[in-house]
Amino acid sequence: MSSQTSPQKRALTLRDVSEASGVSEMTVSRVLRNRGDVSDTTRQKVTEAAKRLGYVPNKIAGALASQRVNLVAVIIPSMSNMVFPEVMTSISEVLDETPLQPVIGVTNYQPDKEEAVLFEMLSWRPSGVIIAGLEHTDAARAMMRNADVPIVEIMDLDGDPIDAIVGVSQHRAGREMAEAIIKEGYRKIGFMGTNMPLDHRARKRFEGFSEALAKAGIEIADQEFYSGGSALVKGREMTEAILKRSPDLDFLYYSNDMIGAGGLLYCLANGIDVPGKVGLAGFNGVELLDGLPMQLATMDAERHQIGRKAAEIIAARARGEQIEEHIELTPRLQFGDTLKRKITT
Amino acid sequence: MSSQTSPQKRALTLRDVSEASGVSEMTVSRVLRNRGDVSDTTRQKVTEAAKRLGYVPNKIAGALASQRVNLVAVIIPSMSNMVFPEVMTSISEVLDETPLQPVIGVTNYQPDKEEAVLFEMLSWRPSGVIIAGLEHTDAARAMMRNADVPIVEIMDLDGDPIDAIVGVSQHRAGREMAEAIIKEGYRKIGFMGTNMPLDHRARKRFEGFSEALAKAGIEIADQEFYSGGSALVKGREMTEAILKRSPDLDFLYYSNDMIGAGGLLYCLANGIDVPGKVGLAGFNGVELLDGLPMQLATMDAERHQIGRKAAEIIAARARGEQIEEHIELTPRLQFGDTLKRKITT
DNA sequence: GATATTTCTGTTAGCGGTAACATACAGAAA
DNA sequence: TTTCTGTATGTTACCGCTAACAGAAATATC
Repeated sequence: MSSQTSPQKRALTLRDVSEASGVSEMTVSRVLRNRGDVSDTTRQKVTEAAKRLGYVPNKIAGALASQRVNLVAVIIPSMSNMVFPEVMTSISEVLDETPLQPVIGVTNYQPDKEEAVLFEMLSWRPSGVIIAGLEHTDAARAMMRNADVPIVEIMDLDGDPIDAIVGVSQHRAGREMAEAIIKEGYRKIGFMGTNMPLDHRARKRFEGFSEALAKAGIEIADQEFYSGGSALVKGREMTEAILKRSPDLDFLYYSNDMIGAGGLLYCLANGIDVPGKVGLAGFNGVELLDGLPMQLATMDAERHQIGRKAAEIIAARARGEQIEEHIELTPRLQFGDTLKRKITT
Repeated sequence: MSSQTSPQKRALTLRDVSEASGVSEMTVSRVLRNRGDVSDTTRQKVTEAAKRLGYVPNKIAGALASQRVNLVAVIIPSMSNMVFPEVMTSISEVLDETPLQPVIGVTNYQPDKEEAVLFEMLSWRPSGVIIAGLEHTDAARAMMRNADVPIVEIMDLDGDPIDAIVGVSQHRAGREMAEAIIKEGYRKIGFMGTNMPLDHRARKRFEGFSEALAKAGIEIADQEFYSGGSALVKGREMTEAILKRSPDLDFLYYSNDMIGAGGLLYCLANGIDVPGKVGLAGFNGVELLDGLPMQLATMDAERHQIGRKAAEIIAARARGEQIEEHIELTPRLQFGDTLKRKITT
C-alpha cells in the first residue's frame, strides 16, 4: 500500500491533504514543516493522510512564499578533473548536516559559460554561492556583488575576493616547489602542463615556479604543453618527447598529478633512474598516486579542507552567524620518492 | 559600468524594470523571455533598463506561474567513482542544447538516502528524473510512479523499469567476460571486488560471471573483497594477497578497472608474466587504462552513450516528442594485452 | 466564577512571475 | 468610409504555499 494511489493527473496540493485530513491547509503546512504548535492528534491525522496520498510538497511555491531557498550554488570548471568531484564531496558532507543542498554548475573553464551558469543559478535565489577561482567576467562579478547572498570563492587565493574566500596561494605553491627542487640540487628543469590559458590556477603555479627559479638564477630548460585526451597518456608522451629533445634534464615538474603519474610510469618502464638521473613532481595530491609503484612528489592542494570550509561559511551565514571568512590553507609538500637527489637510507 | 548599482537590499523585480522602462510588467516579461510580439523600440528600452539595473529574473516565481521547471534531477550513487562524473558530463552535453539543466543528487549507495534525495528533488517539480540503477525502496518507486514526469533508470538493465531505461545488462557483461576467459584457456580463476552489497551492478556482474563459469564446470578458485580506501592501492594489496594464498591462479577478474590497474601494476612490478602466467581483466573501460604500461582487458560500460541517451529521452519528452525509451547498449569487450593465453604476433 | 494565559487552528494577503484574455491602434481590404 | 486584420500592449486572475495576524478552545490564576 504505502503511497500508492490511482493514477492522478493534477499533482497533489496542500488542499488535497487538507481535505483528506479535515483541517486547514495552514495546519497541514505546519505539520509538514514541523513548525508551530499542533496537537498530537491532528499531527497524526495529517501525517497519515499525506503519506497515504503520496503528497510531495511543492518547494517552488514554498520558496516563493517564504522567500527562503535551501540551495547552494556550486560553480566549478569541470567534472573530469577529479579535484572538483572531491571538493564537491566535502561540500556535501558539510551541507548534509544542514537544511542546505548543493546544486552544481559546470563551466568548462569558459568565462562566458561561467557567467551564464551564474545567472541561471542566481535566478533561483540560492542561499549562497561557492565558485572556483577569482577570475570572472565583469558582469559575473557585478551579479555576485548585487546578489546579496554569501559568495565564497575557492581554490585560489591570489587576487581580490568579492566576499569570502578559501584556498591556497597557487603562486606560493609553485614557488615552494621550485625552492624544494633547487634545494635538492636539481638544476636543469623541465616543465609540463596544460595548454589552457583559462586554467588560472595552473598558470599561477607556473608563474610562481619560474619566478622562484629565476631568483636562483635558473631558467626553465624545456617545456611541453598539452590539451585534451587522457592526461596519463599525455604525461607519458610529453615525457618521452621532452627527454628525447633535452636528454640533459635532471628534473621534470608537472602541473598536475595525472600527467606526473604518466611521466613516472614512462620513466620506470624505460629504466630511467628516478630520482637519481631525473627527479619528478606533480601537484594536487590525488589519491591515485598512492597506488603507483613509486610515490610521486606532489603538493596537497587541501581540497577537502577547501570544500569543508567553504560550506561551513555558507552554513554559518544561513544561520545568521559569523565565522572567519578569509581562509588561507597551506599546501603541504610531499617529497614521496621522486624528489631527492641523494638517496638517503 | 555595466550592471553596477548602489547597494540594494530588496532584490529587483519585474516591477522595477517596468517602472524604469515605462512599460507594463507583462511587456517586460515578454521581452526577457523572448515571447510574443514586442516592438523593437520597447524591446530595446526594456533590455537596456534590465541590464542597467542588473535585473536577474526570479525563476521561482516564474516556475510557479508557468508550471514549468527546466530542471532535470540526476541521482547517482557517488562522485568518487569516475564513472558517474563521466555520465554526468554526457548528460550535460546533451542538455546544453536544450533549455533543460541537470541537478545532481548523490546517494552514497544508500537506499534511504536515495529516497530522501528523490523526495527533495521531486519537490522542485523537475521536468525529468535520471536515476542510476533499478533497485529502489518501495516508497521511492511509488513516488516516481506518481510523479508524472519522465523517469529514466540508467546503467543497469536487469530488472523491471518504472518508465524508460537505458543501460547494459550487467549480468550479461559478467557472463561474456567469463566466456572469453574460458575460451582463452584460463581455468584457475580468482575474483576481486568491492564489499558493497548495495552496489547492485557489481553484484550482478559477479553473478553472471560465476554462472557462466559454472556452466563450463569451473568454480571461482579464490576471491577477495575490499571496501573504502584508494582503489588502486587495494587492487595492489588484494592481488598480492590472493596470489600468495593461491599461487596457482591463472586469471584474475576485477570488478572494476581501478583495482584491476592496481593489480596490473603489482604484477608488472613483481615480474609476473602477464598474460602468460596470469591473465587480468577489469570492467568499465576508464580512460586511465590507456596510460598504463600494458593495456588491461576490460569491458566498456558505454557510459557516454548511456548519459547521452538518457538525456535525449528527457529532452524529447519535454518537447512532447516520443523516441525509443527502452535502450539496451552492448558493452564491448576489449582484450587489451592481458587476456590472451598464447601470445600472437 | 471571572479573567489571564496558553495552546491550537483558521483567515487573509501576498511572494514575483505568467497564461489568457481584453484592448488599442495601425494599415489593408471592401 | 467601414470593417477586418494583425501587431503591440495592458489587465486580471491565479500558480501553491507561508507570514502574520486573528480567533477559539483549553487551561491556569486569583
